Amino acid sequence: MRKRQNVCRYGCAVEATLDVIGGRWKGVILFHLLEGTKRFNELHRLIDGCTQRMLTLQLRELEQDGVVLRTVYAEVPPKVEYSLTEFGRSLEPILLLMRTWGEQYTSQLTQQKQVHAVDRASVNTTA
Amino acid sequence: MRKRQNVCRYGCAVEATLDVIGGRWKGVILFHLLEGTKRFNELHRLIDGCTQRMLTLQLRELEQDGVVLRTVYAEVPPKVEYSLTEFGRSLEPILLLMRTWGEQYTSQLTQQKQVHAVDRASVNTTA
DNA sequence: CAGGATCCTAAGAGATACTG
DNA sequence: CAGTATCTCTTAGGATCCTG
Repeated sequence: MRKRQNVCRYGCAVEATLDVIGGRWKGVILFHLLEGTKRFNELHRLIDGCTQRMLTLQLRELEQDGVVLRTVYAEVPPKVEYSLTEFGRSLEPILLLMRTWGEQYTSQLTQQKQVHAVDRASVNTTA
Repeated sequence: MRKRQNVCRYGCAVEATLDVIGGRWKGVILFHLLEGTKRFNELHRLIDGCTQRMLTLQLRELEQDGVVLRTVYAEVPPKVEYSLTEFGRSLEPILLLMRTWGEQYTSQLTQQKQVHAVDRASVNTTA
């Protein structure tokens, strides 16, 4: 997802939203934060495949965009908590809808795969 | 946005949805298609900044994902129409929510800009 | 624990020119 | 009209190692 540098001009507000939630890991991050406050390593463990670096970067962007709150506790060892801001929480309905839709989509994918498996056995599908 | 190659394993269904609508131009494309069927150049004119190549690529992906229908008329000059599939139309509530949220987000950005302008005149913000 | 600093590459994306 | 075909260039994102 390409960040539109000068955020002034979006062709459509949908792009603006995608700019915020469209990062490689942002969807999952936000989704986990819907449950409540999480620490850095907690998120790291929850989100499989995401490197520390990526997690940091994405969280920083979400913070900048005003949807995630980063709270640093002055302790040793360090403790940093991430939570949704009030504004971030307003993304909840969207995220929930996206999850529902995503489930339908993936289940449809599975069915298509089965159909195609049958297809390959009989006809030639356009590769 | 990175296309997850083996779509089998999503950490969360939200990712699946973002995979479909998270392309650089897909949000706008889908949004325009909500209005109704559009021809290729029609979309091209509507979506400022998107090259023909990009438009083609994104439309092809949307088609593959089953949300956009591509209808080719055997005429000269060529005529190709794009519309939402039934399944694509089920994205409508999400897209509408995203637009609304995006509007709030951008208006908030404008306000922040003003606040920061004031900030810079008085305090040092963490660059 | 929560990251920063580097290095690297594959994909994303733009520009331009050509065509059935 | 609705695309391909190249050729670049950028950058998101990954791997790895280091540290207050």
